[in-house]
Amino acid sequence: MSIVKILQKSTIESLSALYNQSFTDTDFQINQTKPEFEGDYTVVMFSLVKSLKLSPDAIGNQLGEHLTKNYPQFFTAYNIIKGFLNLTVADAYWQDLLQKNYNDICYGKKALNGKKVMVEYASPNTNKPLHLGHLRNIFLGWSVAEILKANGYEVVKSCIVNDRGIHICKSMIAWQMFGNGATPESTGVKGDHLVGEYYVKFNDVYKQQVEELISEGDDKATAEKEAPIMKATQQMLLDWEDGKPEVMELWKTMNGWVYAGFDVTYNSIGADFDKTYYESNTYLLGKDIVQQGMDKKVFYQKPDSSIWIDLTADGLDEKIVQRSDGTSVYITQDIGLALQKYEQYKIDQSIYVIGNEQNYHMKVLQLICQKLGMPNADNIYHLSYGMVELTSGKMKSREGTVVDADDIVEEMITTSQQHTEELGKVKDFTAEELTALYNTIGLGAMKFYLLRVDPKKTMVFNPAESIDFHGFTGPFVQYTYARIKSILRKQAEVMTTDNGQQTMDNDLLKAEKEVIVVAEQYGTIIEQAAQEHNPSVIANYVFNLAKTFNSFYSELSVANAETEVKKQLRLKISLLTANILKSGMQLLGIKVPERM
RNA sequence: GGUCUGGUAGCUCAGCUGGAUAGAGCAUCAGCCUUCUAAGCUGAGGGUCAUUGGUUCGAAUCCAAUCCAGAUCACCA
Repeated sequence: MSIVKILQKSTIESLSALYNQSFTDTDFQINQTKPEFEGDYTVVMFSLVKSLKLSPDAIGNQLGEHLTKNYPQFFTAYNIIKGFLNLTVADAYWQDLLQKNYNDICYGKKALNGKKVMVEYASPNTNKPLHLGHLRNIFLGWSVAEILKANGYEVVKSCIVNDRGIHICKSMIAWQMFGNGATPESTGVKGDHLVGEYYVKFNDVYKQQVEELISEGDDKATAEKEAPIMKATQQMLLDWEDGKPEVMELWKTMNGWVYAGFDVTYNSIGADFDKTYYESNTYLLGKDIVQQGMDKKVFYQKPDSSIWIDLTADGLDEKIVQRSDGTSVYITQDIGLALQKYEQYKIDQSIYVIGNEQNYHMKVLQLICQKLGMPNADNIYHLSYGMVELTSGKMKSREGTVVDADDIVEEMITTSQQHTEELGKVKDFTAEELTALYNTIGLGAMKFYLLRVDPKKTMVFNPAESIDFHGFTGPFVQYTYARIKSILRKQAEVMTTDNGQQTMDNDLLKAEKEVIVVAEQYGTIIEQAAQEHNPSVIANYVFNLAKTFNSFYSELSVANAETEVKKQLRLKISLLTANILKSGMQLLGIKVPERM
């Protein structure tokens, strides 16, 4: 149990004993004591003043007295300032915590809870390479999956690949017209980039043709519809739907190139999936659900035989679920897939990592699932994240203002190499070790940069800032870890692995205690991150812990501690910190180096 | 126009289930490497928490209105 929960519980017990009535944890608040005051945690009980008809100071005195008297193993002193009750937690408590956990690499994590969650993330299109926005998505999805695992959930990571439709045909048609048989092998271009080039080519040609038609007197709408390349693309989509062999062949070949390219990217950034769904397999799903919805009178048919659901009573609009020609639409596929996921994996919760431009869509999806009475429809969760903007404005793939995922990852790794070489601390590393280190630091910087911000907020990607390795960054945390490991290597022989009392020290110094206090919060932080589906909670915490440790490090010496007892104590503080930093960074998908 | 987000230091962001003098990082300035890795530490300056009103012992935080920015409201996906 965390110290905050202990304090909560003992406060409730004390209040009940003192005032002979029952209390709950909403009757008061517990905060960390501000640094300018004496104490570790503060009880705020202004809300009790009215019902108890006592002054805050009076309640504080009685409560403080009662707590220190009845729970001396936890609380040793108190003071009251302006009605706030500041309590000092016993040094023995902190030391006991340290003794029990300093060597536990699972510290803060929870046992399996028997619940299963699916996290769907990445969701790429097969007509262009991954960009910065995908990276935010992928890092978020991966991290949330890890955070849920740390909270005892079984997690299935899934990916839905958008591999069909008019936009896919665009790159296909452009390749057919202008490709001259180019392949990744013949050009040396990564498969997804090669296909992306033809997607851009399509848009160039299309734009040109539209302009020509307009100059010949067509209005814009007609021109956009009549442009030859667009008509060819539409024909190709029809051919694809008919299963025309040469179109299928081309489709499979080009998608194959893209998948090979994606695999390289996933591999380099450390993303993986337990299950991949392809939209070409799922786009016909949901048909029988439409029928069920009709039977249940959740859906209704219009005279042109298209099928709809009326969500106006829920503050939304009417939504089509089946076209008049009987084909299904996007949302229908999603309903079908949602059900399939549940049936295949018996999941308790389904998390979708999807950009916030689909908030409306996801709201509608969940609402329809609920109205259809689908199991666990209430446990559909849209992890909505904001767009990544550039300092120069928004990214637009058609205008070529996107930051390519492979490019930015490579740039970060190169930058980490430059920094490392300038510092010259690892000259004895082998070539393989160096490569691994540059990857660890470069990717660490990148992931930390994208994950340290609240997912739901639109964020600005500032290139100069993203490659900064100082301050609130991944490398800062990695560096702190490496520095601790350096101490531990040097002191390995003298560090005792006792669990006994000989390292007990009844007078913790401020800098020592501060590290333990922050370390103690790790379990609570992991819970909070899972509840909010928010990796930035972890990023902020890990930074805070590293910073607290760095102050400790610069103020006190471990190797040359005043006494042997102090030395052992500080070694344990260091090891505990290192374990938590490693564990927390792992929840963000970031590795930590033993040296850097 | 309806709905949903967001607006906190020059910049990027925490804090938002109401609590003490609103915090970090970057940038700027001033210090600290003959002692465990200076990718570090210590300090300084920098704020009308978009605006106005309300709720109350107390509001960056809750409520309302207004302003600004973004997203969305397809027989596209």
